[in-house]
Amino acid sequence: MAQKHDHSEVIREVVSQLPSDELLCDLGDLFKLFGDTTRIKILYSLFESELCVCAISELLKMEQSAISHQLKILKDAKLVGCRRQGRQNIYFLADDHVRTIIDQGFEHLTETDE
Amino acid sequence: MAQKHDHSEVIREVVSQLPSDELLCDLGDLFKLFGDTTRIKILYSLFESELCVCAISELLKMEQSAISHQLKILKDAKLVGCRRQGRQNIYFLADDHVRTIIDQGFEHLTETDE
DNA sequence: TTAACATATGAATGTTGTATCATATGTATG
DNA sequence: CATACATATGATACAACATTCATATGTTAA
Repeated sequence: MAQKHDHSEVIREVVSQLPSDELLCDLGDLFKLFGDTTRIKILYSLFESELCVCAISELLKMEQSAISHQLKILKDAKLVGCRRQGRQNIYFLADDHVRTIIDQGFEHLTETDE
Repeated sequence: MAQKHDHSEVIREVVSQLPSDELLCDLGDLFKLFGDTTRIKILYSLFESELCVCAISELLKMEQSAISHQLKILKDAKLVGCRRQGRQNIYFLADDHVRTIIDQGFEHLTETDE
């Protein structure tokens, strides 16, 4: 027996337009990367200049270990790259898309002055 | 005593370019909203049509309560709006910026075919 | 006004994720 | 090669968050 309101039609149509579950998960995972203040700060810093771990650590006044862990996450996700220079590891933005996405969020905040 | 490598200059410059801590936190909080598969799915569904809680629940095959909780989060963040219609609550996208941000992430995924 | 429908919400639970601590690895320099 | 420097990493502890369950609130219809 059908309920009072039957949504099956709308549902079928919406479902047909929905991207695959895998893609939706990937999308969530991507945004999750930007959903942490520390990582946002790191990325923002890298907008200005490539930096070694030590510099980021001093810059954000956080433990070197915490920064290293976050950099690993960003590197695994290929949002940042890394090269050796002497005994330092220099990190840099791997992708200009990162800037675009963050800027987009920035605009949303300023425009809606939330 | 200075260490081998002194970063103070770069640091000072980067710091001067960094947005306020508050803004960076807000930015993180904003992206956090997109960093959950359920919420992404809800938002994506609302791209297609405004929907009542019940429909979203059926659509995503998730409990009504879980959907309600997530909708509350999205509503508090003003990403979706809501209106009464009979005994249903119809939710809809409150802001086209949402679409832009998600599309941006989508592009990143497809372009880098991560 | 009682019953069924639609949604919201508080509490509890389980999971995820971040920072810390301790320590290992890698590199340069004396 | 021993030491200091620079970073990475595993384990732990803790905090944040999502889902579930039970139930409350609100709405319509008989």
